[in-house]
Amino acid sequence: MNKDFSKDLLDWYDRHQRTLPWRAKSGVTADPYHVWLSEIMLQQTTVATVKAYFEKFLRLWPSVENLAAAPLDSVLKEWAGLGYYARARNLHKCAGVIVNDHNGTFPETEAALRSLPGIGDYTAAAIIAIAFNRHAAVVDGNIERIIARCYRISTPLPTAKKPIREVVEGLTPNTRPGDFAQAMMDLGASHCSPKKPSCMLCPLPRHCEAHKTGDMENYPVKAPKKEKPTRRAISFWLVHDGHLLLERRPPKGLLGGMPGLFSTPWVERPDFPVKTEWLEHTPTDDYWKPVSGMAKHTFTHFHLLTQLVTAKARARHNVENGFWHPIEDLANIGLPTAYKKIADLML
DNA sequence: AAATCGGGGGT
DNA sequence: ACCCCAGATTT
Repeated sequence: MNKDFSKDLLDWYDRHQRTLPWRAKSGVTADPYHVWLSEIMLQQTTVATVKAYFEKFLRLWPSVENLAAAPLDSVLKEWAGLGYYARARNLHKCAGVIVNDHNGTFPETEAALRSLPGIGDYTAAAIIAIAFNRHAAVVDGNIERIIARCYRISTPLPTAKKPIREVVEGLTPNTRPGDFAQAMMDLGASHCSPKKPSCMLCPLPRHCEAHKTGDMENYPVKAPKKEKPTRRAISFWLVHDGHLLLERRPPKGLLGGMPGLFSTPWVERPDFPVKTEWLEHTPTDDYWKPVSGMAKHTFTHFHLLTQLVTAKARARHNVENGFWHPIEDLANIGLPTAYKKIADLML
């Protein structure tokens, strides 16, 4: 029965697999560096978004040695817009460990991979299966959904993660574990979609209990999510001689290590700070005036509403964690999207 | 176990 | 507006 599941899936995969920049052609051994880089980028990120970033990174840093030798700031700059910037910091750190402690080659056990920065349960299993073609239980969001449907698992996620993993462990074949994982993900990205799955095109209908009972859309069951509060802030657009004052954010936490505009603290409150409040947070003592409009951005766990005020500086003052940057080069600095939206109020 | 951590694309 | 996405790490 398990063999039928993987056989039906792999037969479908051999006919319908997608061509992706990081996917080795059939018969060709995958490059662990390519697999690792793509898996980090694909964490909580869609294939369509990752493609251009993956190709740019390989062009700039064709090997793990090149990536390890690059300054962290240039890695963050090229990562800008992809989100979850801890991934970029861990990517760079991991490259250093691979080069310095592992002679530039990737470990070939899940436990050793799992101990590297930025590599968790999913990514370790994916590298073992896809890059080394060895048996590993690969479980991502797609696979959770497929398994939850096939077995009508009523336990909500994330509690259901462990039982799902055990099912995948048993279904994964020893012959083509990497293709099995990628086939599952292709299936989840196509027919077995979260809403309105196309069961008539699915290769596994006879293995799927939810299809038989017709309640596919009820799976996977998920724990309720809490609502996002709204934070508000005033950002500062300070200019001197064609240069704009930016800050380098602290190396950890939200947008860690990324450039941004100075602003009042992002505080959960019903109204914007009034002038007497935000004046206390300006980076310099100048004549400020408001800019019309408001920037809206949604992070993982809160909404941010920002208004902008502007001033002409008397000089390029030294400001702690601040640096002056040519305004015409703003598009090339690697500004996170949240700040791009704020800057757009000015441009 | 719960919270933190981005941003885009589909519906 | 809400959901989801080839999740990991910290609290």
